[in-house]
Amino acid sequence: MSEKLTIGKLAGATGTKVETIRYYEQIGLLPAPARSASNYRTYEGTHLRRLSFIRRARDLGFSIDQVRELMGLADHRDQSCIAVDVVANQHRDAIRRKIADLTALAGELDALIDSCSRNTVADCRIIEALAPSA
Amino acid sequence: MSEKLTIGKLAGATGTKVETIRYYEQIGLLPAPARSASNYRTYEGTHLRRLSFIRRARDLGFSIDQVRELMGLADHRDQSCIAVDVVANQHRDAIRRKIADLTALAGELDALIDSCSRNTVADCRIIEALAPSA
DNA sequence: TATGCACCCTCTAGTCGCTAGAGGGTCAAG
DNA sequence: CTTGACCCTCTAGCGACTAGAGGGTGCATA
Repeated sequence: MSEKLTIGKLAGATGTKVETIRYYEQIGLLPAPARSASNYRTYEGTHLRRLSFIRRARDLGFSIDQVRELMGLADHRDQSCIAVDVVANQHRDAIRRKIADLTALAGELDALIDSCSRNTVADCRIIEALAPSA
Repeated sequence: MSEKLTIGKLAGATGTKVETIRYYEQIGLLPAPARSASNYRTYEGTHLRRLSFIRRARDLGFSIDQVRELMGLADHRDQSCIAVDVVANQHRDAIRRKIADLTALAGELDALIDSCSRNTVADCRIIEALAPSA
């Protein structure tokens, strides 16, 4: 049905910027489409589906390399999806670790901010905490 | 006492890489030290204190620009430290927002991973969830 | 004294995932 | 036939480093 999209239409349909699409083509994430007589990129349904996949995975925080891996796995429909599960789990674990790190950080900052007497810089506990004990 | 550090000693003392110290000098975050006859950087106590401040602030997740701002504020010891408080608060809030974003993401990934039947890719819910509904 | 090795120097380019800009060409509506 | 929105390529920039090439220096040891 809806074949032959310009890069702008594809961008609109997937919530991606035009420049980003060209970038994905450049790094080999999205296959290069055919060109019109005037050298415009002409995308098909396959591109739309592939880019949607990419966007969704990126929105979930997967790296470009992970997206590449997931797409490679998705293309072998007869194989086990345990490898897919592994990638997703690794990513989820990395996010959980990052959350833990940031939570610890926020706690430290809370303590720092609470200790601020809001007087002069000379006796500011925040500056003091950042400076060495000397 | 312990004056005249080579870049390597300073790196060791602050837990910073040598290249990073040179980078901080290049971007004007750490003042350029004197040079020895053989063109080696020779650091003093002031550099050690300043770099320690930078490291601590960076470890707490402040951006280079924020570190620059904090150091500028710290240098005016007679002024109010409310500006310091503001920078710290902005940063803390940004971190809290990032934690919220990542938590939502981790939840989505949990749901995705739970739905995986661990069969073939063809009926893998993870791939399905990434692909468009078509 | 020679040699080796750890350290230092500068300069450049790479990382990640885009984003922005210059300097053009194309297409469709009014 | 002009205007404005779109398209093209190529290059450089972001943040915060990191890595490498290609060279010089300083000290200990054989």
